[in-house]
Amino acid sequence: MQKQSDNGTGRKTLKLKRAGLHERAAARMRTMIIRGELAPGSPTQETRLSTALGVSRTPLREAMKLLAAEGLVELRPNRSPRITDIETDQVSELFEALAGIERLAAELAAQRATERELQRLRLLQTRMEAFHRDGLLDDYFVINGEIHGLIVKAARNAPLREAHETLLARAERARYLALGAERRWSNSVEEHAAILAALEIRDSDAAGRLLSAHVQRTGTALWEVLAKTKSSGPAA
Amino acid sequence: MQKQSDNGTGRKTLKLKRAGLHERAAARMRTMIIRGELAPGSPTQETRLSTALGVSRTPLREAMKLLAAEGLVELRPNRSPRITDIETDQVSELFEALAGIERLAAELAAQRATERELQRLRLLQTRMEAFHRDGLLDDYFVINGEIHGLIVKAARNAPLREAHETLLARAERARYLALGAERRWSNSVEEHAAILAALEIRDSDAAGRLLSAHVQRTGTALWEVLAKTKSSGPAA
DNA sequence: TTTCTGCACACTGCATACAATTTGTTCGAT
DNA sequence: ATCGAACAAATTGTATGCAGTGTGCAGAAA
Repeated sequence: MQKQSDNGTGRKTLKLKRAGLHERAAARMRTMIIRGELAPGSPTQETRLSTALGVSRTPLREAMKLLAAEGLVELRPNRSPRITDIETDQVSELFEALAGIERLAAELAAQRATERELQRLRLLQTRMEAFHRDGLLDDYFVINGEIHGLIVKAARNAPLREAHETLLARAERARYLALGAERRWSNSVEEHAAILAALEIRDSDAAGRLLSAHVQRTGTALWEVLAKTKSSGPAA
Repeated sequence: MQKQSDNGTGRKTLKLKRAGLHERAAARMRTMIIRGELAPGSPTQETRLSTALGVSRTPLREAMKLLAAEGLVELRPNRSPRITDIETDQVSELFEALAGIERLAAELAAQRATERELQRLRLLQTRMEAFHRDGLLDDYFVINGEIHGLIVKAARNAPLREAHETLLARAERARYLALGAERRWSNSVEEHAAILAALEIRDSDAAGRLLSAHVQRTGTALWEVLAKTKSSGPAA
């Protein structure tokens, strides 16, 4: 998801081969946190992590600052940075905020999207529908993310885009927790189609409303799954 | 503005006396950048700044990461971090995004604000009107910021609040550039009154629309001032 | 005189060493 | 036996030193 787009901070880092050691460390940790490989609340010692990642403490600390800004870790004075744990109510807040941002993005995109971008959106929509028919979860997810990202990009608003990226990192994390729980594929695909239609006729209001509702629904769906898994079993 | 609220990253740092050296450095630089004491585009050398602030390079570098996440500086590989310069079009983008965020905040606040918060909003409104009558610019600004902050806080959404803080730091900077240029005091006060009224009757839509428009207008007003000062004189 | 190439300097990036603060433990007192 | 205080071990915060990389200047060739 961030391998070719950017590093989550809003700055483009297409080739992260020569991207500074701390950025690579941050990227590694980001994916590790999102994938749940680092347990929430685990006392991440600097020395341990630095040796594990093969870097020194200095770049690791800098990477921590990055991740802290994204809300993935929480640093306290003279204490090990804690991996931010996913509270179910925070998830609902997160998607609520995300919905607001994407609403504005859709409204702006409806006015500013180029024909080329609309064309690409149509292509992505077709592909997503294909993946949906074939039941390919991962590919569906990738396309879905691309669509949302493209809409935000089409809004032509850098600060909005950065805010979106930041929140998205956290949302992606929650989404990973509830992996395979997206039972509302069909609904989601239909909603995307409606959004695309609104964008094509340049209807700002409709596009914003539809996308906002779409994100909200995704959030509540995730929330339900998380609430269930939390009550039934802590999932090993 | 951040002396008792927070450090701009969304995390509360009420007493910054014992807040880690890099955070203090970041706070210092933040205010310096906002106040324009550090020229945009100036090549901020690490050694020079570190000696100037009386700290070592390590915490300074960490502070830079913080500021970079807030969009106040822009770091390139193996190059001095550049102070982000304020492009007029970026200002319009900034307030556009800010308007979107505050719109959602107002909508949520209309539903969730406690009586206590509404009461405080009324108090602040009265005070602001008083300052407006007496022509006290600085006090007006402080109250104005408090009102907007309180509305966002009343939305009860942490991620939204953080995003708001981040964008606000940059906006505050632009606002400082156009200092004393707020000729639309009267309008602004009236708009605030209308927003408060909408919140009191719990009208989400109206509150959101009004606040969004209010922020947008502030942005365009600033944009006009900046465009003028940029064309006439580069301001020393 | 102009341009291209090579060298030297300066600055950033990283690692390591040192200082300060916190935490766990043990000993003593009540 | 339990609570408290002081000490010790560990861990974070900070400083400095070293290496890699980019920049600017100077000199030589066209």
